[in-house]
Amino acid sequence: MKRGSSDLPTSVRPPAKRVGGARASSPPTKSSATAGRDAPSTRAAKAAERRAAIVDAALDEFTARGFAATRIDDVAKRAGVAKGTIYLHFTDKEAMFQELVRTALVPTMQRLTSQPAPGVSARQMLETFAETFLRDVAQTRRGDILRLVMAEGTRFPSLAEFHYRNVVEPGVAGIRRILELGVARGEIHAASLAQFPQLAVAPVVLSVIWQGLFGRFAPLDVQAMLRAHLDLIFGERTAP
Amino acid sequence: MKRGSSDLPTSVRPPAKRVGGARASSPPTKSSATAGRDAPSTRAAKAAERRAAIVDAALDEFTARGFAATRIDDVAKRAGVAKGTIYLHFTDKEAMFQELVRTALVPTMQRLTSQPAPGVSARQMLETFAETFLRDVAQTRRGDILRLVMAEGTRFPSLAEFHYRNVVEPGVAGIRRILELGVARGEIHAASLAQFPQLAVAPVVLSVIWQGLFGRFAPLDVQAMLRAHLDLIFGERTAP
Amino acid sequence: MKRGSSDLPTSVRPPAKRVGGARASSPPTKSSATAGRDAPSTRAAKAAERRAAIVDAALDEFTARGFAATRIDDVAKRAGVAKGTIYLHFTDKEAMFQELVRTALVPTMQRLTSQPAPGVSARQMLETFAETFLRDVAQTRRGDILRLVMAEGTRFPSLAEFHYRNVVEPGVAGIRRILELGVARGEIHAASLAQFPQLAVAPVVLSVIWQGLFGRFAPLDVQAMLRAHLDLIFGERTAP
Amino acid sequence: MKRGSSDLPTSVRPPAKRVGGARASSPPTKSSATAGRDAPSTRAAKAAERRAAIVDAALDEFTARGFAATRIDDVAKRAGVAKGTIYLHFTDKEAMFQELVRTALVPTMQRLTSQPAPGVSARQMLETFAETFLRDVAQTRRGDILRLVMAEGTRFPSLAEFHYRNVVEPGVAGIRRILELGVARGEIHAASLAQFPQLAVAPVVLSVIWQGLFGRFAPLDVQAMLRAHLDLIFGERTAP
DNA sequence: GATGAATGAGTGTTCATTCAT
DNA sequence: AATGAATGAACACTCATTCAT
Repeated sequence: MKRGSSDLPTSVRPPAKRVGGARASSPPTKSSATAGRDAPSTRAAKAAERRAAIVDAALDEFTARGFAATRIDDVAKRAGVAKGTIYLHFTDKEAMFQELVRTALVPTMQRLTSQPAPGVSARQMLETFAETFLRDVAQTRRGDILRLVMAEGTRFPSLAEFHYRNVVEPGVAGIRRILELGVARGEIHAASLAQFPQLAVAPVVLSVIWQGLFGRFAPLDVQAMLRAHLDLIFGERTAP
Repeated sequence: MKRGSSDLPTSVRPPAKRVGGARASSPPTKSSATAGRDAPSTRAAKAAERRAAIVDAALDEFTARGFAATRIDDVAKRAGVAKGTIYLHFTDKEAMFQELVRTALVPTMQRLTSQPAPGVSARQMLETFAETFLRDVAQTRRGDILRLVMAEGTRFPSLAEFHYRNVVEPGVAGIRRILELGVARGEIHAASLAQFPQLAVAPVVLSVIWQGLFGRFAPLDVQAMLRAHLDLIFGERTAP
Repeated sequence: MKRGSSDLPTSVRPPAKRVGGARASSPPTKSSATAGRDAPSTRAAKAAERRAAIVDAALDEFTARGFAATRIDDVAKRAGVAKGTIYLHFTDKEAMFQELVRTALVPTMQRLTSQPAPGVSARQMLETFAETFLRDVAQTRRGDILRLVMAEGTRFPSLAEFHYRNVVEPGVAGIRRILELGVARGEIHAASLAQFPQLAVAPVVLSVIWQGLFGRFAPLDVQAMLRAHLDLIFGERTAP
Repeated sequence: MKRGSSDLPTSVRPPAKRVGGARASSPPTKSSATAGRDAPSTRAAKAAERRAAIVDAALDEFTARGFAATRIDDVAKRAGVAKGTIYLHFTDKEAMFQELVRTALVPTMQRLTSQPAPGVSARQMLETFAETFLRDVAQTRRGDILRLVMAEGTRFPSLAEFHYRNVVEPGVAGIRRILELGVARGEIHAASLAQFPQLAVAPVVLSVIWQGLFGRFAPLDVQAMLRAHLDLIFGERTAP
């Protein structure tokens, strides 16, 4: 439907229910024949599939309409399940919302910030960060989720805090490390930058909001802007 | 209730209706022409008061809960009027929401961007901008409104566009002028900055979001951060 | 606006308020000069005018929408008065409705049934009745009022009863007299007809309903039908 | 409650939905194919029951109060269901009203007019018609519905037209056929009667209105009146 | 487990009526 | 008397949640 209706590792949470292990990948060898022993495997797989479909549909609806305006009915329809089924997986609309949004960004953010980055320059590290962010977040449904957090965070303090602990804080810390490296290596002159790593991420935040609100009629060349931002931090690139 | 429940020039729109002539501000010295009684003046004043109360209450509720979760009933209660009274001033919950949010920021933004600023340095101009923003927006209810626009803008495209035309575009244009001045005067080395004035505002945007979402448990020293940002743009201040 | 927006003797009830006598007809001899002694006359006249306007507007609205769907606001607007003014003339929406509808038909019905009828034949009497009815009721707004009574009568028993006492009963009685005359004179053979004068009026009732409900797409030639009805009662006309 | 709260074949429309096969009437002898449980049958039956209850309650309320004054809440209460349940069956108060009233009379009218009537006299045919009408309409809730159509038809043009096409037109056509037969056979002398079959039905229409409005305090002996009417058309009965 | 019919509390909106001006 | 802003009870309709099948 939209950009990346399935670009997320939908299985936000493993099947969980019975039979923890069996993943949906293994083919149902003998299928459900007469309800033999591998039936549970199939059943679990189906459950996982269902859950994934719900998660996926819910994220679509929530990002499109916000928490309050999203109808469970629509989520169910989009997921191809009955309304009641949703309540087998989530206690509550709010619980669903929070759980989904909470977990939707964590894996990505981990990947984004855990750049081991061996001996590359700080500038390159930030460039990689920016590229990855653009590719994996800004241009996928994750950008919508980020916007959703910003939009609904005020109404769901625990969600905001979760997001802070798991997404923002690690991200800021990672950036800070890079900046300190840059300062130590003399790549960066403004020493105070390392005290406010937020300054390095601010353009990224702005771009997410901008595209969401104004992108339709006033698109922003985010890539160029981020490059200009790096130039500001590191000075203009001398030679390519 | 909160920070600045009445720090806005509530009279988002003048009484309008049949106001004979006498404005609510100036005392009805001789009242309106031959009409004799100053009743209309009083009545109009009361109407304006009521409208202001509604506007005020509505902004409080909307910023606190968002559009969908705000109950007209609560707005009425907070404004001290009956529910029906609200419908004498606004056709509809959505109309109320949009009208309020639309106009709430415009005057401020005009003041903020229309700095004539004669012969001061570009750095001082940006400093003034930052200070004014902190004082008049970030630390007042207007910050909440800004957040509200970001939060609900996606669901109200026309609102987003209005906001862009009347708040964002003029603001960006004003900043750009300052930046170009700075580049021309040699205050700013990164020439590409003038191409993306958004970079200069990004920390301000981030701070609004940050304080709204994480301020409770992870407050940000916005003033210090903005100073660091200016240092990044203009270079560290040599001597105070 | 519609057929006969003012074909009724709007002054359903005389001014009533102060100064019983002064009718709207007499010109305000010296006008309201300095609020002299004839001011009351003018005032009363104006009041009567206002009342008439309200009555007129109310009948239009009630016949067009029925009791429940008629808004006092609309009546006021149509009458060119303020909403509150209506409550100076009627205690209540229901009171207004009943009073209007009650009196709207009485004078007409009196004229319709009080045919002195000197020495004409019974057939001619009924013909006159039919013609008068067509001209003064069916083709004017009174037809709508008749329909209104039929439509809302169930919900306003006292209205129905008033209508019965003042419109139906006299009407039926009048018709019965004619029929008895016809039987006595040998014009009418079916003696039992005089026992059910309703049979003679039934086509008239039907035509009012028919035109109101189906007239748009299946108009009925009421005149021809009524002629056929007379033929049925009196036998075909031999020579014109 | 009143006369015939359940004298209508309430099931205005069959259960419809997913009814597997087994109809509510025939006992689920072997139930539907291999589905095993006859649950669907039971569920469908219950749904049909509920719908019937709603239809029944709604007709009662609508005929008692008219469209505008009927409260969904009351219909629900009377039907013994929750308010929301009504919206599972009808999209809208107006839709409910129209659908109910539309279909409530059709089957009866079909029975009433489709008298094949082999070799009986025209008079007997009309007598049968009158008797059937009295028994099945005038003295049941259907009379109320007829009145309802007359009362609200002006406000619901499509309803009026539906009623015309499905009730009035066929009825009039049927009567016309009888009248033509009567004229052809010499039973009826007034040839023009066949041109206005409405004349033959007018007393029936009148009686429905009369009883609804004035029946309480001025009951009408409809049977006797209709007999007199037939006498008028066919001439007095000579021998029983 | 899965379903979806049923529920009923909740909310936006209307409108008859009042009353200060 | 006339006005029309203000009131608040009333009501249609929605939708999260439950539970019998």
